[in-house]
Amino acid sequence: MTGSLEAVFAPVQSQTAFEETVERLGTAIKLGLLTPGTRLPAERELCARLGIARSTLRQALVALGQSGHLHATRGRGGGTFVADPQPPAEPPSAEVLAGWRDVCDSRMTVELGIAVLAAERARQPMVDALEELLVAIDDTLDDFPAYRQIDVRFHVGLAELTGNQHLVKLMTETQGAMSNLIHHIAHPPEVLDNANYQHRRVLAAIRLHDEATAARVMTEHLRGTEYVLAGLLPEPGSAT
Amino acid sequence: MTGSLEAVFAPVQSQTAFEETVERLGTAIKLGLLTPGTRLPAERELCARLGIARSTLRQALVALGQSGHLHATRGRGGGTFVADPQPPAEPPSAEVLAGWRDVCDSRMTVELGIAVLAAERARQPMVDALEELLVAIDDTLDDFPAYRQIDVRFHVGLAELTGNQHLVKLMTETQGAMSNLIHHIAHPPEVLDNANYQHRRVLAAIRLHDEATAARVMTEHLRGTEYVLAGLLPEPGSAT
DNA sequence: CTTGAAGGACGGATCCCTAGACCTTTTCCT
DNA sequence: AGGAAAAGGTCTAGGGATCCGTCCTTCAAG
Repeated sequence: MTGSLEAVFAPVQSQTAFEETVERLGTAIKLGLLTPGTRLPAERELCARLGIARSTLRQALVALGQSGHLHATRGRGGGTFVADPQPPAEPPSAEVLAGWRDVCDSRMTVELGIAVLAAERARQPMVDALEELLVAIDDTLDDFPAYRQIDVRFHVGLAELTGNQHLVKLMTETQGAMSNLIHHIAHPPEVLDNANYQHRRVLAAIRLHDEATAARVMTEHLRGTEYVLAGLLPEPGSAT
Repeated sequence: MTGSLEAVFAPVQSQTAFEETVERLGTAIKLGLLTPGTRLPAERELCARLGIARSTLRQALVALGQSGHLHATRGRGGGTFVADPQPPAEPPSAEVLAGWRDVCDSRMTVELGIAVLAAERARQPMVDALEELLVAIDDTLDDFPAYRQIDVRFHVGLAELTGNQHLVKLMTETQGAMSNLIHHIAHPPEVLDNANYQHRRVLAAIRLHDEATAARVMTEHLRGTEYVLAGLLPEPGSAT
């Protein structure tokens, strides 16, 4: 029972504003929430929205520029744009790999809760919009990056169905963490096809406000990913 | 669909190490995870564990001392202790009250996912330990602070069943947020008795690795709290 | 009565972040 | 053609949080 105190005395990790900004924008770009060619808000506006000083924002923008995710053009009508050929994703670090089970656990938690809340609150028009994504995704079964981008939009879309901004943010972070893991492993079209079949079943259950079925199918869906990862990634040995 | 970008450009809130330390220790004390009389690790050890400088830790300890949650004694054999008569909890601020639905959503997400994972992974000895908590709790139905303390231990205990430190931390934070809301409202013994009946059913399902039932009963349990809050707290008007 | 372990206090160095002014480039409008 | 406007790019001064090391004070165990 005293084990719970380990969490209380665990290290505090104070992320700086610079780090969090790079993380947020970088994740949004890598997930395809910000597509190539998109123009970011002007620096003076964006720093106000993010609640940070402009020089801090610029540090983040410069960092993302140097890594090839952004490029800026000067002068009136200029701005900061998401770079068109995005740089190739980096392979996951050893520490990310070591914690893959924790990431999956977090994902299970977030996705399951969101599926239930979405089933409770879903409204027709938004469900229809997600339905269209699932139709479009069938054309991408041979192109994993394209598939993954729509996949992310679907899952984030589920979070939006809850009407809770905090959950949208949580889902975005979770998908970012998952992308780090799954971007570099093989995804046969049959697997993606099956995954999308599960997407449809989840969405159908949500449309009917059938929380139990949504939860069950979502669990099944996530287990599929875990099964794939378990076969390809190392077991957590003597991890901390 | 562009709504998801609101989350991307939302303000970054960089919590300082000082603030997070006060939050963590203060929450653990208010939840009863650190009981009155408990001695904290020595400053020189604790700051190492938390990964912060001793002066930063001291700021936090001084703050918690001034608010009456801690007191320190000097000299050999001394230390920093959780104060014995804990200061009365402060009533929730207006902003906490305004966001109560979001807090409940987060709680739903965290508790539901943890219930499912716990059902998947639970081991007998730890389940038995939680069972004892539920027996003890029956003697506290007339004393809400005492009831709540065991209640928190039970829910955090569920998180420990998952074997995932990150989820334990999430649960602790969630319970802290809930306590701010429910500490000042009436809790008739019948309501607490019913809640504990649901505790038993959740734990029984977890013992049998029956994930679906655990999820269903947990949902029911959480809805009960929401129902009580919905009747007593203001509707979210034009909140941001 | 000595020693060791604990809290308490201070000062300098460093880094992050803020705030604001100003420069440079480019395009649009008159 | 020329000026205004809008964007990124640069610089500086300063505040605040944090870290690190050192020293002081207290007090019980041995």
